[in-house]
Amino acid sequence: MDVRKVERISKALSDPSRIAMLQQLAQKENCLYCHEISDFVDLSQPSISHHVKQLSDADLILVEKEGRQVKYKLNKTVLDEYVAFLNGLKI
Amino acid sequence: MDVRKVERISKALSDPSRIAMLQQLAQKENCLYCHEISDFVDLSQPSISHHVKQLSDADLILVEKEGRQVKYKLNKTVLDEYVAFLNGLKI
DNA sequence: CAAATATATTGATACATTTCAATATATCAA
DNA sequence: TTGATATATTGAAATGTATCAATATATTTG
Repeated sequence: MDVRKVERISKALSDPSRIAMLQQLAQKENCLYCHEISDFVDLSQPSISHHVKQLSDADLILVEKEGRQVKYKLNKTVLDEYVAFLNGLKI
Repeated sequence: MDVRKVERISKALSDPSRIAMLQQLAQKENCLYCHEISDFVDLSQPSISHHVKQLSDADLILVEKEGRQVKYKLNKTVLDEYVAFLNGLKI
């Protein structure tokens, strides 16, 4: 994983709302719907959309459209690659 | 590890100069001197000092004074806790 | 103690990010 | 096809971060 990618992922992870989204994603067994986000994030709809975009631009989440709804899943592959990079800093 | 801490660590990791510092730290077998940073980061002395502070405020590096020099080491414990948090997002 | 060296802090400017209201798009349902 | 619902985009204001020149502090050396 190159530095640009690490930078983008780290930036995506550096916001409490976005961290909460990923935590809820884990809680909900890796299937979170967009409309559920306002239950635990107290922000306007455009702001939520903005945060989701940061996560998906960083490839931390996978986005699926289901009719007019949007569903998210964690991208475990990318998270693993990020973790591998971090572990690589340890010697 | 709480969300605030995750946020701060992620923010510290979201800059190319700071990532480079951690990579060099690994390259140099976990012992980097402050004055060595200007060899691979093309920024003014105050900017370098600012970036080092971000890393140490996030507890990602341990700071030791050696006379008038300052030496850095990776804080493996904190990095491991951060990685553990990230892995915890995977269910 | 004075000069030199290493790093930190301050203050100002430039740049990036967050936020929301307004608006746009896309899909479903009647 | 019209109205309703879900999400995205735009544009602007507020806030936060990065950068550097100038200056401060701390340590060593003469």
